[in-house]
Amino acid sequence: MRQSKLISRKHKEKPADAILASHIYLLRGGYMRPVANGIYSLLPPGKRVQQKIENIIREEMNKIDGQEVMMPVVMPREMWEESGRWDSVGPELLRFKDRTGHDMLLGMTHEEPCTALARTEATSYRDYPFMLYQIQTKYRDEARSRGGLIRVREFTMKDAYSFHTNEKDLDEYYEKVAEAYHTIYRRIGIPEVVAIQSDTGMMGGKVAHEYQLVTDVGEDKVVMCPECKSYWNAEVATTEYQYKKEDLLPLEEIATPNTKTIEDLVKLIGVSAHKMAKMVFYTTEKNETVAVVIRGDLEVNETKLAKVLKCLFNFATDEAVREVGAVPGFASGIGLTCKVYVDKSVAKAYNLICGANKEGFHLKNFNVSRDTPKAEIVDIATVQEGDVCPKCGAKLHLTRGIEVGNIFKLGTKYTESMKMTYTDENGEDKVPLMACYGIGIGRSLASVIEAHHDDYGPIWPLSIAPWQVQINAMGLDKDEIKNTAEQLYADLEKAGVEVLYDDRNLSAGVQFAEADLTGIPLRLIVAPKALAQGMIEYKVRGTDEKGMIPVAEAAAFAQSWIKKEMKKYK
RNA sequence: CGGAGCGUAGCGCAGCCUGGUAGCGCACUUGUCUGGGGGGCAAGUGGUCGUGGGUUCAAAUCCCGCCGCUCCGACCA
Repeated sequence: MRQSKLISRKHKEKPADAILASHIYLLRGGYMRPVANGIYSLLPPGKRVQQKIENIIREEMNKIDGQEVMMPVVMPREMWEESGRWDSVGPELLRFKDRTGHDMLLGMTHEEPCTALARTEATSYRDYPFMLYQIQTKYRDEARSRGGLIRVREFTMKDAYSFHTNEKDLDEYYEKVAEAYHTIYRRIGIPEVVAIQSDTGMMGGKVAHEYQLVTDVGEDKVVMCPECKSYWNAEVATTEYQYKKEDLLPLEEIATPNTKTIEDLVKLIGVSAHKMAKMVFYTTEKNETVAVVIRGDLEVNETKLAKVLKCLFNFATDEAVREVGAVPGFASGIGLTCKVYVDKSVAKAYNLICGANKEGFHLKNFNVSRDTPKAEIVDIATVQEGDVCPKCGAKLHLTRGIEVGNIFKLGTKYTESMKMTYTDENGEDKVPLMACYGIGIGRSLASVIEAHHDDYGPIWPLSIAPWQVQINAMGLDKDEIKNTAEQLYADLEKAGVEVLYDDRNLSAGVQFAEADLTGIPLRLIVAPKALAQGMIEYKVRGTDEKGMIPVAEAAAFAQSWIKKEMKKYK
């Protein structure tokens, strides 16, 4: 490709609204342009990188017997009513009417059409197991897209669905996919990606893992154990609380006028927050009030709570709190008329301070086993920095991550609701088990930049770089420079090397700055000084590696360098 | 959906408070010099000032509505 003809304008200045490195360089480097909030067009360099990522994914999916299909972006309401998700998924599912007034939707994931497709095509146990996948546009009407390609509304995703006749087969295949995912992330140049245990969210199902690129700029909270290298999404992370045994002391009222918060209480009586029991009240969508008791220094994790309550909820109003017998600011779980949940952080603790359900008073020596014996013990606290690892007991560390992929064991959630069956060896109809596996392509692309860039631009791994070789020439109006550069370009093209040739007669500074933004791994420089000695310079992007090679050997050098470098990504 | 901010040329911004011929830098076009990290000189192109209404002799500027964008939060495979 001649750069003079490349439609991909580079910008010198940083876009005002971009914060993330990937967002900045994707715009500055001419990889993409915004079309609407969270919707982008890809320019040629961006499209080339995306296509390479897709091809690597394709290869790895095919290796584990995946069969590529294509399912529609637009689907009728009925298909999603079968699975129940027309009603259960919120406004992020974009619904609309076609010209006849029929309810339609834009696909945000494709369990429904895939199940519908598979149930008519695979009706015998002989067809099993099988996996179908596609690389297709998805649309999610995000409340808040942000960060360039990290969080968007329209995006390309590889989604795969496997079907099995028994649990063991599903488990084994799930592990195969997990392995393939590690291979994929290694091949696209982000071996840093880790598998973490995660919530199943709207997908339903039992087991789920997310693939996260651990980075400070990520939007997911990740809990990691530096000792045993375990990772959890904060939504499912747990810990063990240890307490020294104490004798249960009698409840004792203490006067605490105008002391409504834990913070105030700590100041007033000089006892630390983790010796207190804090109350949080919620109103569920069924309009029930529930009380939650948690240690004073901890936060309720609403994802965990949602799993306990199995419905939507919101903070309760003061009136609702009073109705169940509590006093806002001085509440405790004792003697309430509503359902009380006690976090395990409080359940095994001794002699805590809690509210007295009486204006201006708190109680000393609250003990769950004695004082709220009917309460349900649950795990709803957010894990904190330094909490102990439930696996090995080391101190947990909180960090952040970008979710670049995920895998779910769905079980029969979709096959059952959508009445998918196959005929087994005995002629009986059975419901198959299912799992699904996603990878966000654009997000992966952006993650590569987050993981690999410098102050000048992205540093693309050779496996997904928009081009493999960049040619820069200094002084193209001189015949010997131009002829050498043109010949080199022709030789590389002929050898099948992907080469971007900067054939514009620009100063070195401009060419190098733009080349850095394009981030091509190997740069060949045709310049007067070296050429006078019959040499061409080379430089490897993002490293100190550079040197000179004879003009006649330059093309062969590039080819062997590529061959050697590509081994890293096999 | 809550909080904050911003919409003026492709990008980055000034002008608005105090109404009176729409500006600057980058980019783009032409010429010329330069030539190893976004170079110099000269001459150009490009804007219904987000949008609708109102006030006024006169609105980018003042007032009201709407739309869009960004950041923080809520939400979220």
